[in-house]
Amino acid sequence: MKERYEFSEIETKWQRRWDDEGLFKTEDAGGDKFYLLEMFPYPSGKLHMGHVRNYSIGDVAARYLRMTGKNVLHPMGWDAFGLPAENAAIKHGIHPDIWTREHIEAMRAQLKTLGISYDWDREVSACDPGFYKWTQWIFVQFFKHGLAYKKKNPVNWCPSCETVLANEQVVEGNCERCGTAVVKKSLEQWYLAITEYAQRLLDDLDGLHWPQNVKTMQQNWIGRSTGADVDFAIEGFGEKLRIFTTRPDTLFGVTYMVLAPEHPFVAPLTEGTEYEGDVAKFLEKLQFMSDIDRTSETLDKTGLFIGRYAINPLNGKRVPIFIADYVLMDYGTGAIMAVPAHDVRDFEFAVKYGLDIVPVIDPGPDSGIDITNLDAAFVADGKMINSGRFDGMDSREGIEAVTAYIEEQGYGVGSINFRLRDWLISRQRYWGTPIPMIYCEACGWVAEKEENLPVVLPTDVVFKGKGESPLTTSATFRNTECPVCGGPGEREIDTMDTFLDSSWYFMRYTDAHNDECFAGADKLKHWMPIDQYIGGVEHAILHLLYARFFTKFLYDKGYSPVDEPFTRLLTQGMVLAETFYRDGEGGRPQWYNFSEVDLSRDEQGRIVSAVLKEDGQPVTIGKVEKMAKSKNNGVDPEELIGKYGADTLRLFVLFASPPEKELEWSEAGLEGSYRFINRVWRIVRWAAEGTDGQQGAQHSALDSDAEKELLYAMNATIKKTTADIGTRYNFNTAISSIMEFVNAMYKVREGGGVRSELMREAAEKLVLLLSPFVPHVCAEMWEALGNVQSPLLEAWPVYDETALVSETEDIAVQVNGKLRGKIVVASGLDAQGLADAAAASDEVRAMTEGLTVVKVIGVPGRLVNIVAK
RNA sequence: GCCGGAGUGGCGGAAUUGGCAGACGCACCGGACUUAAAAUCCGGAGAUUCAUAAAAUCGUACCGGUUCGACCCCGGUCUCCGGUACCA
Repeated sequence: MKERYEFSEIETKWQRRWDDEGLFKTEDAGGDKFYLLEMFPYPSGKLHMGHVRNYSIGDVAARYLRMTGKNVLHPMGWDAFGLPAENAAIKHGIHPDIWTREHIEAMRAQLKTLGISYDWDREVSACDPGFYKWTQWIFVQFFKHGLAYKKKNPVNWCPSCETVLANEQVVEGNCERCGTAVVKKSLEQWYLAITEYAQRLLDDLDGLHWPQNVKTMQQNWIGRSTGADVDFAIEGFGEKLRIFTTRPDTLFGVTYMVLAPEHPFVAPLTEGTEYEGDVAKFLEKLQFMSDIDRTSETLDKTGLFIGRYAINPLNGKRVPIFIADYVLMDYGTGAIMAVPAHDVRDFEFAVKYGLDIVPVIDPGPDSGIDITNLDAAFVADGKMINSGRFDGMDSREGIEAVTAYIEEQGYGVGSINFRLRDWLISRQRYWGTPIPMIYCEACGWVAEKEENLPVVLPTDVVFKGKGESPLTTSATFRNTECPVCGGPGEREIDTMDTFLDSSWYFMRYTDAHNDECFAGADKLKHWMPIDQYIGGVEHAILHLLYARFFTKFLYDKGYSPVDEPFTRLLTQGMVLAETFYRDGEGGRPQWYNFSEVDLSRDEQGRIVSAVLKEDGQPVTIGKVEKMAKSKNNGVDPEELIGKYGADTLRLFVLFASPPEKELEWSEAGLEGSYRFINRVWRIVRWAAEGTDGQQGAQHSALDSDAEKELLYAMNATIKKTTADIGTRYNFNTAISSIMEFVNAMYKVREGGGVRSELMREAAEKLVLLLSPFVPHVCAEMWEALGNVQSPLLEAWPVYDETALVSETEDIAVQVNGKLRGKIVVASGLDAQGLADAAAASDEVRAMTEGLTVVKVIGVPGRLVNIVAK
């Protein structure tokens, strides 16, 4: 074993050898299967620290599980369709396909330099026709079963990306990708009927071992509300107005009605009346508002009386009808009953337009609320008043009672509404899976024949970056024949949202080269579901919900053996770093990377100021924020691997924080990890060579205290590391316990008294325990210790319980709950035994001198608490 | 606003079931080695009182409660982070 730890030599050596040996290949049978998956990346061409973290976490689990004898599937692939490739085509004239392939090559190479144990034979790529054939095939199944449809609707349109966005891709009124304000545009688009699955997507969250916050986010997104649909007659109008409410108990408090401006009744109700002009103006104003404008006016609701009245079926009351921007056409029925006394929005609107406020729920005398003179809506429970036959009823019960009553009277029905909308999947883009649909004058929209799939992306396309889908510029793509009647047909020129690719890719890994189907039934049965899925919390709603939806659909149609894809989910935290900035041109902050600044610290190590290395000018110390290009606070993993090695980088990322928490970047911390690996290297080298005379090994007695101590440390470490990796995924504490073990080994080297064979055994255990975290250096040390096969093929160490029991144990002694000292007692005493031992101790007697002992509480293995006066 | 989550030394973080708060690491200080430095090995360290030691007191965002005993459970308050946003 070399004296120095030469990481770059070691890492290239082992990466090459693992590749040559095919060490990470997975067989489709045998053993206890475990499907471990990290979310596949978009091939941007460069790994960032978030990737490093995600894949390091996954690799520790994969290697550990493999050592415990599991048959582990751990694959990797590419979420390879998407806008950046197309933008590159527009800007630099590179074909997206070439751009993407180059970036995949670069990123795969980077992942290999990290030493992640992927079975590359199963690599998949969303832009590969062999893959998107099956994305199209699944789409066709959706169509065949009536769950894919085309519909004209006002949709979210990003004027900068020139594409339609799903609701999920609109973040606070802006385009998720470029931040441009989103506008509404009416277009004919393809949808998938995810709402058909709303209830099941909600119910089945219960059985998943997912972080609670992710479950809650999905619950809120699906947004189930129970209530009632109620029909209101409109004076002088033939049809009834149906509204949805979650508060039937407040029906007697309705003082006006509101229709969404787009509601189909608006035109017939106002046609030819004096209100028609104003309504038209109102609608026009809304049309030109982007979503952001509309929501920024949240506090100022605007509406318009349309000159008509509705009749409350319960009390016959005549109430005015409004249109207003705060009622949405695509939720419920697009119309509401307004109860200003008990709804925050209705209250605000009523105050603004001087409408009646009639209380029907009494908060009770203790509430301090004057119900006859409300200054805000009262939305909590109470007793029903002004509600005829329901007076005096608790409002909770009232919901059911009123619903039952309106059903009985034929005024309406109980109903359930979901916030979830159908998934808009059309994109006016080139670099995505073509939607395999053909329009025929005679047959309408028909699916391409399955045997003709994939519908391949044409290459004769012009990327202008403006106007409609680039596919329209292809001379060959659009015109085809109708698969049903053989007449002329026109292909759909939009492509699919890339979230469709990621909604099923995990199934493809089980059988990545199958030409007959998206994955063989036997392979799916063997591997699915994914036992552990790991990725960023930013996918909590979109990706994870869509993937569940796809899996349920495929399950229902008999193509998937499971109806939930991800049994366990770990959402890793973000990687954060300090930010430094100063005012640049135009008052915009100019951000600096911390390698560009010099920091000065106070005596306690706090950063007090920072100056730019370049010119010595001071910069402002910003907040700790997510690593981002725009903040110039990112670090390049490739550079760090060159400087410290992949093992050091992996170790730091795993040690600095538990996986699900945020991780604060620290180069000093990274150096600490590097030092630790070196420290391990030296002690293992010492143990391997056994030549350092200091230990006096040959002369020591068997079972000396030093040996017992070392054995205790070794077994305790195995126990703790196993629990931390295997059951808790707490890699940071696993590493710290291994560090303690290393410290114990150094103590032995210093103090002697341990036979060299035992020292060697300790070193071997250490290398195995550490190998999932830092695989390269461990492979090297393992070989130096005289072993032939890779640590990955060795069995995970098992601890010896007997080494963990000692004859005596330290027991803390408390008096009235305060720590006063310690006593040494025989191991395994029960509560009474501990109390007796304490009573027998002179030391304890001294503590309680002058006091009367009232009670003694013993906690086996831990402490004795003496309650005394 | 609503829904989640979190607040522990100078810093990242431990404390797994209500039982010795601060493991492990970073930064810092000291010692050994060295001509010297780096590296390495060993050691120190929550705060306050005290010249030091011994010792005591305080201490897990804040206020209160339950308990022999609370970072942990309960009630209230504050702050930060994340999600969501007119969903009737």
